[in-house]
Amino acid sequence: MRNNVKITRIKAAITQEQLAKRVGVTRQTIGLIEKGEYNPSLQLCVAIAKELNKTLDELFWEVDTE
Amino acid sequence: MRNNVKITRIKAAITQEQLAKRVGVTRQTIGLIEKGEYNPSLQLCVAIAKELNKTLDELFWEVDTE
DNA sequence: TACATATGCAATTTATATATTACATTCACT
DNA sequence: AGTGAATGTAATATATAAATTGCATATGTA
Repeated sequence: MRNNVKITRIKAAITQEQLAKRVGVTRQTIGLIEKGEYNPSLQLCVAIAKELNKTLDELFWEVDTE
Repeated sequence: MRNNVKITRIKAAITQEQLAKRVGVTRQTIGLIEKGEYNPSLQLCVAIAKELNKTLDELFWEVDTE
C-alpha cells in the first residue's frame, strides 16, 4: 500500500512523532504506514489526512504507478 | 464511520453478497461497513471503491453531516 | 400457502493492526 | 569525538477487523 504520507508530512515540516501524537497513534505506526508495510484503518487514514490538510484521495488513492 | 457504500451499491444494482465476493470479504463485513459499525482497512476501502467505480473520497470522505 | 432471495444480527473464532519496549543508525551541531 | 533529535526496525502483547456459522425477518413470486 504505497501512499503520500511521508512526502506530505515532510512538506508540512512535522516529525513522525508529532503526527503520531496528533492522530493518536505511536511513532512506529506512522513509520510503518509511510513505508507502505501495513494497511491502516479508515479512521486512521482520515485522521492523518485531516491533520495534513489533505483528503483521502490525495494521500491514499492510486498512488502506485507501477 | 458513516459512508456512501450502501446507496452507491444499490444504485449499482448489486447485492451485498455480490459486492462482498468481488472484493474478497463476506456479506456480513459489507453489511457492517454499510451500517457504519466498523472501521474497515484501507485496502478494503480501495477495493470497494474500485468495484463501485468511485474514489475513496466519494465513498468515505466527510460523509457525516451531523 | 410455500419457496427463494436479500438482509439484519448475534456468538465465537481467527487474523492482523496497533501498542509497547528496546536498540541501532543517521545527521546536525558543539 | 560526543550529544541529542529523528528515524528504522524487531519481538512480544493487546485490541479489533473480519470470518464463520447460524437463525430471524422481509419481500417477491409461483
